[in-house]
Amino acid sequence: YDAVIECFLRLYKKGYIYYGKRMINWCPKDQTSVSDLEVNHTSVQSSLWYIRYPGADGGAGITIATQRPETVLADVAVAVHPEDERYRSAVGREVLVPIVNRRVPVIADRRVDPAFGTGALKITPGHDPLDNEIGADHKLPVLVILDAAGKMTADTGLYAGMDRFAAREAVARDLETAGLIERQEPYTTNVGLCDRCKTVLEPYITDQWFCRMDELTKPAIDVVRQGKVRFHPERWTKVYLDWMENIHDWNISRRLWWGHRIPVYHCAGGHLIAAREAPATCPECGGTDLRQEEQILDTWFSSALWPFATLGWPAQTPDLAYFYPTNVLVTGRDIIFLWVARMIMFGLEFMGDVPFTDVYINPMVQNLEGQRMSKSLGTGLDPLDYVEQGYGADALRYALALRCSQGQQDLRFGEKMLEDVRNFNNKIWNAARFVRMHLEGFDPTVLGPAESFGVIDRWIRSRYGRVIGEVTAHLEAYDFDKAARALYDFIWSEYCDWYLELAKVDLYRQPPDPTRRWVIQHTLWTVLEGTMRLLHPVMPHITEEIWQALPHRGESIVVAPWPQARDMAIDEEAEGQMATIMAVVRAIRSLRADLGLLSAAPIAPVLRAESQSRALLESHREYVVTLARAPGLTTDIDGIRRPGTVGTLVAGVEISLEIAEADRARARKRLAGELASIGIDIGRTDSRLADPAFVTRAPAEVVEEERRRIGHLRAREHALAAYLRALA
RNA sequence: GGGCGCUUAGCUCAGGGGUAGAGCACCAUCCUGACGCGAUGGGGGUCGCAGGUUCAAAUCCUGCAGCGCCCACCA
Repeated sequence: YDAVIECFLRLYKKGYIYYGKRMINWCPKDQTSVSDLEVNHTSVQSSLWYIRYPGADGGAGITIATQRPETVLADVAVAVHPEDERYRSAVGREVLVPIVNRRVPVIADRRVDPAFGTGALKITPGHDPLDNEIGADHKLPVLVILDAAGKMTADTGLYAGMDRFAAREAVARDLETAGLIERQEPYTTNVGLCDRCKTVLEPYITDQWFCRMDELTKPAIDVVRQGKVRFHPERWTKVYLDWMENIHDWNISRRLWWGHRIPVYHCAGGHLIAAREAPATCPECGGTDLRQEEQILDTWFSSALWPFATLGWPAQTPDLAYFYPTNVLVTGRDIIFLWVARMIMFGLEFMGDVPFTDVYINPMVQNLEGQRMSKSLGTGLDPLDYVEQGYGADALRYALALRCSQGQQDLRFGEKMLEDVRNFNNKIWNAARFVRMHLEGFDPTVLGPAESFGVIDRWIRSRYGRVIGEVTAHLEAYDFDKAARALYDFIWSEYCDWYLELAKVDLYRQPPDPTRRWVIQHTLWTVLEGTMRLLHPVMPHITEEIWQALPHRGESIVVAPWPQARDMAIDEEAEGQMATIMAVVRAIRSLRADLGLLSAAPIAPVLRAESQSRALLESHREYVVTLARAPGLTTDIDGIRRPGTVGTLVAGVEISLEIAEADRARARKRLAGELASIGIDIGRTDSRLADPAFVTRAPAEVVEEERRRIGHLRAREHALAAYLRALA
């Protein structure tokens, strides 16, 4: 409260706040003003009435077009464009306003669009913003025929007390009877609805408080132009600047019950005194008849102070000194003007500095049908419902992070997405359980046997190092979805699907190998512990829980240091070797599945590769055997391409498998299918290599890559064809 | 009337000049000592439409259409 009053008084003192009768958006139901930003424009079917205004002295009249016949009663002029030939002679003469038979002048004004309707506009300064301006410029009187509730005033005779819409019909009918309606045509128009109660708003003149925007916007525009405040995604910068550059003064008074009452006192002598406490007498006239302004401040006026008022302002607190300016504001696009812009203006005005340096605009959450969340539509989603349904706060947070890509302005959300994440949660939890189970006797602070990481360990460490870099970069770029996705893929598809399975080979080895065991433990722990720290911002609870159960340093994962990519070197060699191992495992699995062999069937694939790969596969035989479930695996090349075998070629490794007579048909089918797809591929890409333009104009490395690719395909085609012949 | 976003597999979405990806759903198999909220293998898309640029376009450019949003005092 102190902050709000202080802020108002300072602005008042600087002359930024002024008071007076102004035309504003008025809600006849709530009986308050509504700022331009809180008006919802919707188009409605209405009519356009063409009404004839007879010449005052019996001369030719003028026909105007209007959507609001009831306001005819408040007309004070008819306006035409100064260069409109049709009405040249009419300007300066007078016409009679129908029904009330008031003589009003025909004036000329450039703001009249000659192309609309008849080119003649009735001027009603009491009930239309444009008319109000034109009326003021032409020094025309302001007549008012509607009261605050939207009913016809007492001096409207027959119409007194009628609701504005009933009056519209009544007046139109009476004009019709009088023969003054030339025609009535259907018309689609825009009306403003009250954001709060959906009532059609009325342009209305009342006592209002305004805040001047000219001086406040200048610095607020500059800081954004200069990049001192940045929007993410960047395109919102333009939206912000466009609004700021075309801003109108801010109507800050409301006639509602709940809010900060404007700290200004009206003296019976007509003076205004802005003060924190009620003064005893008026400083100007000494009068003692003082009463405080009844109106309250727009809620966004106080919200604008949020970045510093919450830190203790106007007191100079340690929090204020330490935290202001803050760095990131995360919010929705719907309040860029209402809130963000005003925080920037007030921050600069009262603190002399920006309130934050970065504004992250998140997508708006919708339901799966693309409807906005809304209480009245029943499309609202209550986060707590999902939490209580057992998905957990982590799942909700992570699911939202996963889907808040920067390009999107909306985010469709459904329960399925929570299921996906819940499953991921479960996966992490169980992986952690597995690791903990095998961490018995492991102490990361005690040096183990000489660090002799194998290919599989070097591979996962290298991959982990890359993930640290990726996640860090994504978070810094506000790409929360990419960060979340990178972790999802790494944890599930690499750490769990591959490393954990490979680790089992060493952990369950008989007799045990203490060195390998230590290396595996160390690696499992290193990667899991670090991954939890990376995941923590988007999954705070489960990561803390797991982290606490692992050997660690420090009290809480919240304050644990962020993993550094430089601590985990990229190992291209191990990644390349692991790629070969993985390709071979996958190929064997695929062969077996396509041949319909049960996993219990003891298969004995034979591998052929050049010496380097062969040595790699031989030294990692156990891993391949276990993951591919191929106990009889050999590298005895005599078994290659023999009659009655099926095979394939991946990553330079040929895999051959002897099959039973009964499986030959399926084997032939598989080979034929693969050959067909290779044929399509070569056919398509061959033409590329055959195209001289491609070979000469495309970058050498692209051409080289293409040659390599075709080479591999040819080799594979050759091998597959040989197997197919052997099976014929 | 201006401005912005979106349009890619049944669904929700990534990708963003070198010949299409994920999750879910679907099909088949497994049931293995972290996890069936699981594992393995697979099927599925002329990347909204029409032009243009380029050796090469889902990707860049120009139009158009549909959906959505935001600004705006044409009665």
